[in-house]
Amino acid sequence: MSESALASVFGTSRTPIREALKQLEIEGLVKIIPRVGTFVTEPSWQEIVELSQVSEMLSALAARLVAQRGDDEVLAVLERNLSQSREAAEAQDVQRYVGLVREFHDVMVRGANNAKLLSHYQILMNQFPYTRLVFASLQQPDRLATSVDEHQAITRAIAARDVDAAELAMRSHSNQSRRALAASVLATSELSPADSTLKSLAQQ
Amino acid sequence: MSESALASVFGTSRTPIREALKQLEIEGLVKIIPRVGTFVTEPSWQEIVELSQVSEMLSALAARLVAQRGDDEVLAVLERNLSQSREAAEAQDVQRYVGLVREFHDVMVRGANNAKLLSHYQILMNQFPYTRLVFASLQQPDRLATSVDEHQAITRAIAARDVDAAELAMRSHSNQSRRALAASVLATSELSPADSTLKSLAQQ
DNA sequence: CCGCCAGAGCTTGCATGGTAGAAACGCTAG
DNA sequence: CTAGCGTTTCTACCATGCAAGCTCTGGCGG
Repeated sequence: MSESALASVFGTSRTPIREALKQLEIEGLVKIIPRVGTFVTEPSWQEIVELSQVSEMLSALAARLVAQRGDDEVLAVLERNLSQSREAAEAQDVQRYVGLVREFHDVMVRGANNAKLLSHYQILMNQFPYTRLVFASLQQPDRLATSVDEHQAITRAIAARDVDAAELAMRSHSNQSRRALAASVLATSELSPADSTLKSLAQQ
Repeated sequence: MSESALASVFGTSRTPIREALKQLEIEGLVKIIPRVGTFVTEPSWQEIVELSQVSEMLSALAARLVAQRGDDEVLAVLERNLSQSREAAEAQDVQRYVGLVREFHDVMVRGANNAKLLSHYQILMNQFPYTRLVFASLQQPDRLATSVDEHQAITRAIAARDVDAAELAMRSHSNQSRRALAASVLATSELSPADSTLKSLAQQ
């Protein structure tokens, strides 16, 4: 879709559209090819591996900072989310669980009280289809239950103000999720071209 | 300086200038206030703390990935940089050492072979006056020598393909640097308003 | 002397027209 | 039927003019 077309749709001129697209390009969501057009980018598996590696570190930092701050309010929200997640898991309500997972990480990153961390994390998250990937990873047997357990471990470490344990728990959780995702994708192999980079997901 | 003035300087129209400024705003280098003007942002101590926390994690990931890949070429560059750094440190050539430190981290992040990590790291680094801060941290007695030792520890861990050791060494280095910086700033107290956030630099 | 208000001079935001370049289509020649 | 070339049509790019809003200053009234 061209700038002019988007301008018509939004009832504005091309200039604000251009600026918005430019921003989206910087965030890695679209790719602008000069004199040709603007296209939404489908992240390759290589990119998904890269994104998951970076987001693991940022999540870990978030967990560490939340534990360090020890804000009771944040902790309360996390524990409420945890019990809701447990309900959803027992009811096998994957749809709802995916939403709660997103909220869990969102609360964590916001609770870290670090604006730079938040913005970089959000840019990362916008780049890969989070919901779809989490949904895929939850196709693994028992993943729902173990995922809840991992969230609980993180929350416990935070409640205990144990920064190292919080970070480790979060990183363990990221790794388990990544492995579950890789297993699901390899199993269904929906559109996987026997990509060697895919195995990097399962590695480590 | 206004858009029109910049346009005159660069001999172009306001449009490309606007786009460039917009990008710089997203990267956090300038702040655009609608109908008022565009201003370069001086990072507060709060922001420097935040930036250092995030960059510590990204550097740690870089070190881990470099160790994991075990690219001999990258390792060779690091070792060359290390010996040059030792020379500069022995000669008390702070100016040259600062440049080598920058190169060391640059090679590390590029050697990680992770495009997302690289771009986020660069955006972070552009936001705080790296050279000035490193220079300040090196004012601490013996910091030059210990800094070299820390770089050596990182390089050794990478040479041994020990991912955990590489990450730990890098994080330790980041923390030591941060502490040295805090000590220097508190000592000179050039423009520090007895800021409580400054102490967060020294913490942990 | 102090406070307030109006207006001029800035600023960025937005709309629009013309331009250069890339791609796709169709025609023509082999 | 196919390959190559020219033309048309699409795209993003850039320049420019106009509009809206903020700031600062000068003058006026209390």
